[in-house]
Amino acid sequence: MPELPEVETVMRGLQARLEGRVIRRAVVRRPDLRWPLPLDLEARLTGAQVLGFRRRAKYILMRLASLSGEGGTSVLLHLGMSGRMLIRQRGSNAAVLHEHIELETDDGWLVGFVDPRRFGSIDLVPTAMEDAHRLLAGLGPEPLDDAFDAGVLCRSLAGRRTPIKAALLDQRVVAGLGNIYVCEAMFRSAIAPGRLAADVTEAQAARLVSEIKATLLEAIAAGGSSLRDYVQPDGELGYFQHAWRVYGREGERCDQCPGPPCPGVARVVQSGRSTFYCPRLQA
DNA sequence: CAAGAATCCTGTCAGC
DNA sequence: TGCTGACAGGATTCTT
Repeated sequence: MPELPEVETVMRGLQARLEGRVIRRAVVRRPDLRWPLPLDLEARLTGAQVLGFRRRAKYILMRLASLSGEGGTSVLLHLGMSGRMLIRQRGSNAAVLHEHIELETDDGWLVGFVDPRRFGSIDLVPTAMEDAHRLLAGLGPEPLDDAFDAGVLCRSLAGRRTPIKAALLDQRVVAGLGNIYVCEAMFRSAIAPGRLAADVTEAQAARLVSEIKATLLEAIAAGGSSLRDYVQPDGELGYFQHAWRVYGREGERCDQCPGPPCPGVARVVQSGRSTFYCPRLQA
């Protein structure tokens, strides 16, 4: 579920429910996520006012007001592979499996972090030093920023002997793409996933940049369209999965092949991850 | 140094 | 109906 568009959607949902609120209560049920939770997490959350949110790559940052006169603290959240936020009104108290953290707001809402595989993580960082956190410090450009353009991508790919697919998954090259959106953007750019990063031309890089941005924006729009449903316990986010053109479509015909019927979407494994692509269209 | 494999953990689904 | 193995939206750490 959680690549950049999903994280953006989750962040907006949290923003709508939490911004300006005070956390009345915080409960940690399991501290052993991807990394051990800060020992003082409950104490730091309890009584804190939520000032606002920001997303960086696939991380959500929740800024808390200072309690002490010192600088404020930010909560750094990553959803991992299976993490989601569950938002419901107080009173619907049925226990939720794998809900490792639960917050209660001063206006009676419960916000839970649910993550069966526990690849997610939560840490605290001084707000003034958010980007210096070890998990954020090495990240590449935000794909939706104007600063992410063909020149930047080209320079980043230069000399790399790894397939373009793997390079785009590398968060130091561009931050926030995951397996689905890399597959989709490469299909829309008609670039073969096995092509070496160093061999991607300036024109192809320009196409990639433009298709990455378009794909992400469309996905965010689709997630946003179902934002009100985001509180549902099934946790389903958005409708973009219905717009996947190659991901998860092995054997189906792609919608771009001209002339004779498409030979069918292929699946190969690259550095341990499935890649879906059209072998005729993508060169 | 760079590239690929192994790893963390649980759930689901296909096949027998 | 179990059981088994493959696989899953991530990213660090370990090997080559």
